[in-house]
Amino acid sequence: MQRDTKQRQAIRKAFTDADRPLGPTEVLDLAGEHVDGLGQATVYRAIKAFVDEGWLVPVELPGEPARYELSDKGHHHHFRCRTCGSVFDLVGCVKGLEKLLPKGFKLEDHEILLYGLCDNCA
Amino acid sequence: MQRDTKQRQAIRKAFTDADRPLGPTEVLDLAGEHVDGLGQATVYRAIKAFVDEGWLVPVELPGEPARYELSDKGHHHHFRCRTCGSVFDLVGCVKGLEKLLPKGFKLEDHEILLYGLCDNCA
DNA sequence: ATAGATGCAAAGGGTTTGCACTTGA
DNA sequence: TCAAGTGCAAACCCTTTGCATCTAT
Repeated sequence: MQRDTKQRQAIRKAFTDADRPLGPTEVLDLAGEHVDGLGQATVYRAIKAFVDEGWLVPVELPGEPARYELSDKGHHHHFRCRTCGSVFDLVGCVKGLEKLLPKGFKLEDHEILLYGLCDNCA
Repeated sequence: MQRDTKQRQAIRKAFTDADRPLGPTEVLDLAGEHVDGLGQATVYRAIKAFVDEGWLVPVELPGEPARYELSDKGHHHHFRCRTCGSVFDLVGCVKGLEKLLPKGFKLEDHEILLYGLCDNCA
């Protein structure tokens, strides 16, 4: 049974307000504005709980801490701007990934990451 | 000016002998068999030097430590077996990634990761 | 009342760095 | 010779955990 604490309310709000994946530190900053003395352990535990219950999904970019976003976005991939570092959601996917598989391999999932310049930075 | 120490010789050998991406710990184990008292700092510094000089490229899988492989393999992607955890090189690529881009975005690079079962584990 | 949640601080895992010592060019 | 490279340990960053306290139910 989950409890509805003011800490988790603030953490949930950070994610619903954001339109992009958030990392634990960003969540601590955002939610910390509304909850005095919010601890990082609380943020980590809340995120873990939200992922476990399926409300959040991890967005793991190579070489940096995991970020998280709402799971109701459906299948999509991400774009990371090399100038400003922001991560954007992409719509759509590509076909033909199976043709990359060696013989005997079974494909279960995939991840596509695009890098470049975003609208603003281009 | 780079020096040809026995430590770096052993570390280079670990990469040339391996036909897969290696992480720092694996390198420490492999090269450590030939160099007594090899320190992890040495491995990290050597890898960093090899990447800087372009001999190695990082292979960063979400959620785990970076691995490294020879840069002369050309453009390719990777497959990670969910059972045994091994990482395999894939040949080929896919087209049509540009169509995922929002308007105004500029595509510079991309990464594709496939997950599933390898030949042995399937 | 009481089990879940919190905050703090300590502990972990992986990576980097400071520093004195070693060694290749 | 003498700067690059090494080994050790301490420092760092991010994340997890132990534990006493707090609080929603």
